[in-house]
Parts: sequence; C-alpha cells; structure tokens
Amino acid sequence: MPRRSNTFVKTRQDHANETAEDYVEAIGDILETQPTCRVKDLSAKMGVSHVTVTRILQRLSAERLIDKDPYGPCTLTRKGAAMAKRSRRRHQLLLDFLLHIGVPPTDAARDAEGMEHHVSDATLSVMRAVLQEDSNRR
Amino acid sequence: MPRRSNTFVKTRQDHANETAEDYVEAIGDILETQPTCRVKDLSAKMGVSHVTVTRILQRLSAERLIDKDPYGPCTLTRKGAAMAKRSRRRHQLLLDFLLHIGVPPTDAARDAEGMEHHVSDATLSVMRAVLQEDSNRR
DNA sequence: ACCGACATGTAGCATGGGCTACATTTTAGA
DNA sequence: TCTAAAATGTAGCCCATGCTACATGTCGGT
Ligand SMILES: [Mn+2]
Ligand SMILES: [Mn+2]
Ligand SMILES: [Mn+2]
Ligand SMILES: [Mn+2]
Repeated sequence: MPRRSNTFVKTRQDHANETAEDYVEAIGDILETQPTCRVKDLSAKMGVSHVTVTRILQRLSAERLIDKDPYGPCTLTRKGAAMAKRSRRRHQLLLDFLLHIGVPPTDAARDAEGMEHHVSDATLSVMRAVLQEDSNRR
Repeated sequence: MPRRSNTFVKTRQDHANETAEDYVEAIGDILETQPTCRVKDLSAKMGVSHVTVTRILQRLSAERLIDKDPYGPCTLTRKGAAMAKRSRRRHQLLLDFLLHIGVPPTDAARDAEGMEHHVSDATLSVMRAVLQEDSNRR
C-alpha cells in the first residue's frame, strides 16, 4: 500500500507509472493505424533513440504489459490493453475539458500529455460533469 | 533553445524543472512561517531523506537559486525568489480553479502538486478568466 | 569546558531514462 | 542466393533522484 499523504511523495509515485502509461497508450495508438508496432515506430513517436525504447520495452515485458520477442514487433497483453484503455480515456477526457474551457488546441495537446498522469478520478469526474452539463445546456 | 514539437519530449523537459520549482517554492513557504530554512525542514516537507535534500540543495546553489553554507540554513537568491513566486502563483491559481469547479480539497491539493508543472500560460489564462467571470456573475 | 544528541555531510549503491558506438540479425533487391 | 541496408540489441557512459551506513560538525545543558 503506498502512503501518499504527502503530496510531493504522491507526485513522485505518479511519475513512476508515467512511462508505462505513455508507452502502452502509444502502442495502442500505433496498432490502430498499422498491423504491427515496432521499436522504430515507438522511437519516432516518443522522440527518443531506439536504445531507450528497447530498454523500456524490456521492462514493460517483465511487467507483463506487452509481449515481445527479440527482433519482433510488440503487442499488448490483456493487462497492457487495459492500462492503455484507461490511459487513453483519461487523456481524452482531460483534453476535451481543456478544449471546452477554451484552451487553444496546440497548448491543450501539450498540457494534457503531462497533466494526465496527475489527475485523480475525483477531478476527472468533475470534468466529465462539466462537459455533460454544458452540452445539455445548449 | 529547446525543441518541443513532440509532446512527450516537452513533458520530459518539464520534469527537469520540476524539482527546482518545488524546492524553491517549499523554501519560500518555510521562510514565511519561520526565520530559517534548514535541511531537516525540507526533508520533512518533501518526504525524502536529508541526503537527498543536501544533494538537491547543492544543485540549486550551483544554479544560483539559493544561497547556502555548509551546516547552515538556506535562503533564496533573487533568481530563486522569482522562480518561487512564479511557481506559487501558478500552483495557487491551478488549485483555486480545481476547487472552483468542485474538486474536493484533498484531491485538488494532490492533483495540483503534480499538474502545476505541466500547465501552460495559455491554460492558466483561461483558468484565470473562468474564475473572474464566475466571481463577477454572482 | 565538555559531551552527547542532533543536524549535516559523504561514500557508495540502486533504479530509471537519456545517449553514442558498435555488434548482430533481418530483410529486400540485384 | 548474396549481400548491403535497415532494424534491433548490447556495452558502457551520463545525470537525476532515491536510499542506508557511516563520518563529521554544531550546540545546548550540566
Ligand atoms: Mn497519454
Ligand atoms: Mn503523457
Ligand atoms: Mn507547487
Ligand atoms: Mn509540484
């Protein structure tokens, strides 16, 4: 059980999940537009070297979030797909909210990428409510 | 000049500033409630060992954000005070916004601590506008 | 003035995420 | 089918942020 009464400690714990969340989400995105997801695809998408991707994929594989053979493409496990789905929903909801209140799309996209990992379910619920309320209003 | 067209790269760059922002802000907070800020105060506030604090303070000192002598307390330089002020304003505005839309205080406090480092000026402006508009409305 | 408690510093280790340089495997074209 | 280019993996480095264990400095009470 993580103790997280201290907000700084909580933020550092969130950072630990951040890479995994972004990568499984990215893998999911890639697999929607093409049949396989390879190291070079992720390297391009994340803006890092193939070496960094390889090491991170090894960790994701050890954590049973992805399946991957040497020199092969990678796929999401059940667990990985579940994390990707959750991450994507949260990312999208946050992005929709920022756009809704009037943040320019380019800024909203950048902000959402970093903020998403620190938004609690409580805040997401409120954002969802605001979006729904205002869509009913018109 | 940082290239930040890639949102993932942008987020990683934001993380680099995060520690400095949190520490100068924390030092500023502490110096408002007591005459000096010592390693043990920061260790308690950030939830890390005194060793971690010492090393980070060495870096902040090298970056001219704080003044500190061995075994002495630390103070903010002009530069550090400016960063602290900016960080605190941003933190407070984000927190106010979250509370305004109805996020429970405990969640809002935790979320703001992590989100603050990824909120652009564009988004902050929008949040400020929402707060002002709704305060006029009543 | 001394000494013990407390604060701070240092040594050394771990993990994670960057990188370049080099090795190996795959794959596609001639 | 060979072979060169592309993709991937490995070695080994950097830096940041954690930690424990141990060393040293500071300071207050007797
Ligand atoms: Mn995302
Ligand atoms: Mn992200
Ligand atoms: Mn803050
Ligand atoms: Mn923070």
